[in-house]
Amino acid sequence: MVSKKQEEILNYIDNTIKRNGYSPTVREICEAVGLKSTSTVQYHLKKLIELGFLNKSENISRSITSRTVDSKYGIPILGEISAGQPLIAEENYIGELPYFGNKINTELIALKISGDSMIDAGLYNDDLVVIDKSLVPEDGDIGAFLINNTEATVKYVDTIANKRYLIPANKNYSNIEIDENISYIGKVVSLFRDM
Amino acid sequence: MVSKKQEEILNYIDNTIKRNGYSPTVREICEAVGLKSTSTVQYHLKKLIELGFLNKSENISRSITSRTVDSKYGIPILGEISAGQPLIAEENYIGELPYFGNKINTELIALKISGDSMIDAGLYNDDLVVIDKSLVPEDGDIGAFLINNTEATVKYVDTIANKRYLIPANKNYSNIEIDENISYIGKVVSLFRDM
DNA sequence: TATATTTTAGCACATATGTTCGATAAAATT
DNA sequence: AATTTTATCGAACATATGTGCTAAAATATA
Repeated sequence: MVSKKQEEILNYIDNTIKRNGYSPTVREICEAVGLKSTSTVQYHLKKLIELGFLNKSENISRSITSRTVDSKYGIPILGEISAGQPLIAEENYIGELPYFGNKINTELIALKISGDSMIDAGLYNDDLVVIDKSLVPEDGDIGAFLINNTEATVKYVDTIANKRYLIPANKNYSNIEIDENISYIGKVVSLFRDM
Repeated sequence: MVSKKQEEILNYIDNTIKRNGYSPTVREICEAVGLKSTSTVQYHLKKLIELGFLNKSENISRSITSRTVDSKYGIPILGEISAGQPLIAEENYIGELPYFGNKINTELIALKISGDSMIDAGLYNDDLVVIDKSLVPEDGDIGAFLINNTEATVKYVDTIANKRYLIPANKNYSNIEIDENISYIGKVVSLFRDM
């Protein structure tokens, strides 16, 4: 799919963006990867863009952006989920968590953990969990759920005697059976704690 | 110090970088902030660079980078600490954690937690902890320490009966008295977990 | 071996873009 | 009021940079 040369180009672009903060020109790439014609670079760039690795604006210098580097597209951090409001409503937005990691094409949001119901899973009060909305929480996963379209909660999911439950990781709390008032938001994929 | 116009320019640059992934040209700034001469923009850019808000390479298009946006300076993730090697030696480097947060001018590194000695503090095996080397771990803090100049460990620090100890957050492990073989690396300031 | 497909080169063109210089205007200081 | 500092303009210049076109070489495929 991606040729040796294309990978080389990709790496050079990534490293340049990381080092300089802006992308190289076609000619710079040309020289860096040992090609003698700018049009050869254009050829490879076109391929890499088609494959989704790169992006670029036409006729604009140094406009290459790379998927594999800094997607500095932050993950919206949501606070209280208001009833009725769509999940990513302005009202809920309380900040932004820079995206790190290499999951592309996923819908990520971050929620702040409130309470200690998941403390035995290492999720503490005020921790930020990153939720991938494109993943359905399976049995054994930690997922984010919306109760009565109002309250967001993070819990384990599992099936016990043919019924599915939200299961806290703290003996002081009890399981909640999943019914029509509970919908999933997504799967918890990472955690960030500021100390 | 920074004039209204300069602030306007700064904002425009920041927003453009955030939105497009690359900085605007002098002419684009010119139009965006309602100026009619590119040299006026140059004039302001020079000021903003002197003040440390911006950076740019000469004669290179779209090379403006902004301090206030994406510090894409990653935090080096260190694996095993080799004896004798300086802490940030290439050998130890196993990756990079994008910097998020607003602490500037600090020396940050990330270490991977190995084992369960801090599990009751919510630090799990394979978690990444970010360490600020410019902060000395005080009593009650979680700090990173170097034992015999070889092995890195993360523990609570505290003083018990006039002696200082590294204290695990797990009853199965015992306290370690701090002696001359133990030096601190820094204070643990945040945690990242991939699930 | 003949035929496609992929990769590379060379060159020329148009324009995007940073830079410089001199002049003018506005605001702040003396 | 005179002088300095700050901000703006206009125009011209040099070159940095994206793009298009054609052909050749290398590689894969039938």
